[in-house]
Amino acid sequence: MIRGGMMQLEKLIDDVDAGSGNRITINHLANVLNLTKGTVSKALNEYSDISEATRLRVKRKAAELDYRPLAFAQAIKTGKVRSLGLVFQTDSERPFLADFLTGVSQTATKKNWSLTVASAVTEDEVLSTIKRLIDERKADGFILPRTKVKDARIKFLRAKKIPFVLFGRTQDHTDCAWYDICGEIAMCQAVERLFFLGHRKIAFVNSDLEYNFAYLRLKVYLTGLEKFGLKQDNSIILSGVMTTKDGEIATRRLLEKSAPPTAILYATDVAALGAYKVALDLGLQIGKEISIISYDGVPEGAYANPSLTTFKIDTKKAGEQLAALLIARINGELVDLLRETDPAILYPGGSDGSPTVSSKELSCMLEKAKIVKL
Amino acid sequence: MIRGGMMQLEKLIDDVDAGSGNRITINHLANVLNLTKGTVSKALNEYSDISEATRLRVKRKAAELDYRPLAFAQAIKTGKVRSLGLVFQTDSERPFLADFLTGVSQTATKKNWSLTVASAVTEDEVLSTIKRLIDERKADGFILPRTKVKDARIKFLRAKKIPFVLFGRTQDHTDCAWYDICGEIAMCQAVERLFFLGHRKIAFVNSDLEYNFAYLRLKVYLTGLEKFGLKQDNSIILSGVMTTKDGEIATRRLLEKSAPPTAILYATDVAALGAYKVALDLGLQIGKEISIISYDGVPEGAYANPSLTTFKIDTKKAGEQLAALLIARINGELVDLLRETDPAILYPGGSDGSPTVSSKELSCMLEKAKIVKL
DNA sequence: ATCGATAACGAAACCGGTTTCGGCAATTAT
DNA sequence: ATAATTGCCGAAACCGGTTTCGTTATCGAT
Repeated sequence: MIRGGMMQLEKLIDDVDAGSGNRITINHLANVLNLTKGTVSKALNEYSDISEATRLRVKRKAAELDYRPLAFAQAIKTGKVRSLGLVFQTDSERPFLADFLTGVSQTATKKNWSLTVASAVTEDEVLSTIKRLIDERKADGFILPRTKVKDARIKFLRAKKIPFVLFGRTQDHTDCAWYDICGEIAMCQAVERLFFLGHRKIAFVNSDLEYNFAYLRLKVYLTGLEKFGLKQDNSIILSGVMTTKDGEIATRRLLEKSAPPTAILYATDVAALGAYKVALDLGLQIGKEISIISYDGVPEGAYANPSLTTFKIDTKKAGEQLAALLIARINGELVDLLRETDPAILYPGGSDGSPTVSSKELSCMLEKAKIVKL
Repeated sequence: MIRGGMMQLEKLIDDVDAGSGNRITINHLANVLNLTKGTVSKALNEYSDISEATRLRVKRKAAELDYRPLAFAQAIKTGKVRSLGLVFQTDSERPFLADFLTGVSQTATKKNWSLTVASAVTEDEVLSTIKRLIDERKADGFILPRTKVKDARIKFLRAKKIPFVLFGRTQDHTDCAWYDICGEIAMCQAVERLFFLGHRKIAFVNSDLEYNFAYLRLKVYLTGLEKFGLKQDNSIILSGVMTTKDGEIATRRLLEKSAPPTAILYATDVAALGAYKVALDLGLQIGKEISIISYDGVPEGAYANPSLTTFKIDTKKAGEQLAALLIARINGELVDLLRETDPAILYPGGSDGSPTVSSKELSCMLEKAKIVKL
């Protein structure tokens, strides 16, 4: 009858004299108070068949002895472990994960919840990871970062009736709780800004269109063009750009055109940073011969040269809000009350300015640069 | 007898016909197999008083039905929740948290463990957060990132006899399991590289000396100096530099000296990135008039101009190793078998080169630049 | 004075596992 | 052939909570 795998290290003398044991349990509390543990539990959980007097007495004593119930012991009956789930996908760069996690975990901690994190490479893996966390009840609900226009995670969680909250909306967000940054407005502002700086040919380098934020940003970029009477030119609208390397390639492609844009709008900073390499290669001055504006506010942007003009989002706050929303959702709050947005705020840098050369001149410059290089 | 706080949404018809219920429990399994749940449990947990035949039969059926025990239900008896704890401090920049988490969580997932993450601002908060996670048994052990020379977390966890594993060694690491990157060797290589490029006055901008990695890097920087017959000059050794902003200030101070260094070694990329702003301000060409080398391999470094010469560490791998080590530690493996190191690998960039000006000339240049600015 | 309702608590079942202990049958030792 | 051991499994206690149900005392109404 020897136990196989693990070994039990401790289990010292701890329970010899009951009461001085390590953690204080609901039984200790009940003994001290001369009540049964059932009564104590009910008192702590606001049952209506406990007198106000006892409830108070119990709560006071619990606070005094610093009693905190074990979440997993509760879970065995309630099914809830007081833990938020977060599964992120590592297929692309995640510049502000740290801030985001800080936000989530701080709010969770504050409310005595915890945060279970996992990561997966593919979308299928994300789903199976979520499934595992549900099956093993490691989380009561999920924060879904980077929502897609049609999001498999949402479908999955809806079917399983597991609470979740979106970071970013989705196509059909009835019955969804969400927090979002209004990136759309920012994109329109960006077009406006470039227009008044004198740009008339403004390209757009977008992320993968399956992401909802990308979809929205494109939509509002087009709205912006229309608003200022600029005609839509599909040859200078690129999408699917997720990394800095991608951004580099996209930028190069735009500048190789016979009539290159004088300004480029990027859906993300990560993509925009690719432009710096290209500019360096081609001997182009960012902010003068070519203007760029992007979106996110990653720290690298501030240290680029010239610094990146970008719309910054407060990722930490996003994490805080999402945690609070999810906890409320799990506690049964209605989704209609669980929807929030915040704006993105413009941080002007040196990467945009009035065009010093026209599209034609730019094209000539680039042609010469190419020849010199040969 | 109305339940107070929460509301119980579901609890549908699910248990009407036992067996088709949602999750399959150990009882289902036992029924199907015509065994008691005790026997099933023992079979799955490698107890020696179960015949090989039954053990196999049980395991096969368990796999077939995709039975997975609830960690929290096990925990109520065993005290172990199969979860790794990670509490990080947000007082300074954390450029590679995402990679690190990916590593940790992937290994954890692979072994059917999960990862509980929390963050705290101050050191005291870190300790109290760890304490809370222990008290509530949200984690069975902890990964301690960024160890200090004398680390309060280690003292705390030692006293509580909670398993932990260090990312980076500490002064007294007897009875500690750890994973570390040999940053020391890299620092010596860096001095060597700069020496052979022709530098004779090499400054060192270090992180806060309370961190063990900083302590080690300083030590080996000094060893490097000695090895190449360079004398130690305490006026060009700065420490306590944790952010890019700090790095900027430190760099400025070094260059303002009457005999400025021609090369600066930074303990971290985050600090080194500060040098780019200073160089821009002072009209200095990095890689020519001033050389810099640093350590970490953050993505920003590759996109700086010129790109940063740095010793890169594989943060994701670090996470993987640490997770594996901690799980082994929790399972009772001896600490002596749980120690690993990996080297940091040099990624040459354009930020270092042979000095084009001497220390004296550099000083003159900077003096002129200052006057021009006035 | 009797009865029913209600307020407030105790007793015990329960959740899904783990672990102890006891007992039966088969094997081995005497 | 009998006793002692061993192998293997079932029965039941247990973990720390929650929840159901039953019980008692009190109170107001009749």
